[in-house]
Amino acid sequence: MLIKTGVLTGNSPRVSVFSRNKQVLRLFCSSDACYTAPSIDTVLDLVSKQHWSKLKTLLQRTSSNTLLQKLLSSGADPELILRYLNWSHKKLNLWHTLDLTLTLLHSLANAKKYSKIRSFLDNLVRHDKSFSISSLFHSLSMCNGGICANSIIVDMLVYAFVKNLKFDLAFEAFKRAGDYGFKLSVLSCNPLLKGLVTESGIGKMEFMYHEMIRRRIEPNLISFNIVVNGLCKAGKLNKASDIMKDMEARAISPNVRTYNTLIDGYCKMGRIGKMYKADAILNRMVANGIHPDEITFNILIDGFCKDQNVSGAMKVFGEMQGQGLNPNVVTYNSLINGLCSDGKLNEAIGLRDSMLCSGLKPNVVTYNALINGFCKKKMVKEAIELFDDITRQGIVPNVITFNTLIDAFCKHNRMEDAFALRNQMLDRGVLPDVFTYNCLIAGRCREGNLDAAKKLLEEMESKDLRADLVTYNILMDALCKKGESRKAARLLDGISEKGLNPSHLSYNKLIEGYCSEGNLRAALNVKTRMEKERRRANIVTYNVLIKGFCKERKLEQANRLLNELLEKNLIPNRTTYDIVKEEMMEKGFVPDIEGHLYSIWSCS
DNA sequence: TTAGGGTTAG
Repeated sequence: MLIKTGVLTGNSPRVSVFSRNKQVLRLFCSSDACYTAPSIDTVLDLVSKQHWSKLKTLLQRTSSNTLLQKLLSSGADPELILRYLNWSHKKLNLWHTLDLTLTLLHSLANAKKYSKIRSFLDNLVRHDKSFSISSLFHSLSMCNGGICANSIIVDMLVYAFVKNLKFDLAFEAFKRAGDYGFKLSVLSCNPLLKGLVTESGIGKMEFMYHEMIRRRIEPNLISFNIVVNGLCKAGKLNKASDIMKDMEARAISPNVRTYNTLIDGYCKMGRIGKMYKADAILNRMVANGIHPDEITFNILIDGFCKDQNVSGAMKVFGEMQGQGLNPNVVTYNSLINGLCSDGKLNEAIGLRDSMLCSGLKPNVVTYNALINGFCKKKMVKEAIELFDDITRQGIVPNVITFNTLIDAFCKHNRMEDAFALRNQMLDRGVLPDVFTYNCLIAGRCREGNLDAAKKLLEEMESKDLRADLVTYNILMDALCKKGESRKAARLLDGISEKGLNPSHLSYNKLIEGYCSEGNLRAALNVKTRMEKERRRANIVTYNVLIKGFCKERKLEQANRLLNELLEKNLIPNRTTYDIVKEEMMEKGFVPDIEGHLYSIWSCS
């Protein structure tokens, strides 16, 4: 077919394919002047009867492009021609030019044989490794197929890219389609929007949404729900609310999924009072006549649990049942995880038993939460027993099960056991991921064995696993603790070079490192740098710096930093209070923070 | 024919 030769790509193979075909033709003409090409009717008859071996013998001396050209101009059933094309590619490894292939696709579009185009393009995309969208679109626009047929083909091509997880190509095709005036539909745009949410930054999804509106590709309810979900997952809740206004303007009413998505967004926002906001959306939903479903309740229950309010979650659990809605495995898993995080392991196990009583089967997520609960309570022996128990029951441990236990071993200085478990997961066909390596790297760092940690970093990268922000923060922390803050600073530079955004934690660790080395100037420079890189110093940054200055007996400067954080409306926390008390006041220094003393003391 | 919920690391 076209792809393997590069005909579609417009690269150098284009020349080789054409010259090859010409050579083949010349050879036939000179060696056998008496050769008569088979009639189109004969070819079509053999194709329809699927007499492939006869056809193969008959076509031995025929140019595939010439034959396809004749078939197309004969007005034969395009489905039959497609059958020939698929066979010639698969069995004879014969290639055809881009223009001829597109002509066939046009015929199929005009005959409304859409499923045939879909599967052809799917096959094309699946096997292609060097696809040039611009050459394809150019040829398509030059063909006489009509804008409608072209749009259908391009729409299906975008869908084929998405289906084969080639999101970059799908996105490029979407953008180019606009340049050529091919009009896409929600059938391809919605899957691509969703792909962009999960695959890359939210920026591309936002661009695509606005571009859809500009190009008058009318988003439907599903498009809006995908966009709301993407924005919520990216923490852009205000923008998600704006989308609700866009829906209103287009007379599209949000449904239970829209509201659930938004409620979930607020639940996961991680701010004080988030559950009040989530509750406000719930009230708006009910006022608009949309009834909460099982998923709404699950979202709220999980929200309360993550807010460390398991009793609130239990109330919602009761209300859910009161409304005649049945809790499912997800409901119980959220509650069990909430109880485990709260250290209430017996209650969590009790809930697992209630699950069984009500006919629900706990799954690997349930047990991962329980195993994690044991690990966090330093009950590693019990965690392992549970692991063995569920394995015997036939529950297949996943990468999270292994990571949880590996982390527990690492934190208990049992590195041998951690690596043995890593080998066990490999034996069971569970591949270690970045989490696994981060746990192991952190374990090696805790031992003070930075060389072994770096070896693990190399090993993970050799397995195509990219180190993430957590990996770098672990390594920076280890270097700082070893008194090698300058090396940690170089690692911080490396984070940005790898296209990752250093977090507050990254900067704060380095500031802490410099402070513990007494290099206060370097620590302040890091603070200036983080502010330049639009990462506002937070309360931890100030606590670390104030403590650093206090340790070096530079109390006036520490006092200035204290005033600075208050001027920036940052709220002092318990640590701030302890530093002020122990490092300043108990040493006879009264901080000059008039007017703000109350907020400092109120933290106690 | 495409949209929403639960488990792990710094």
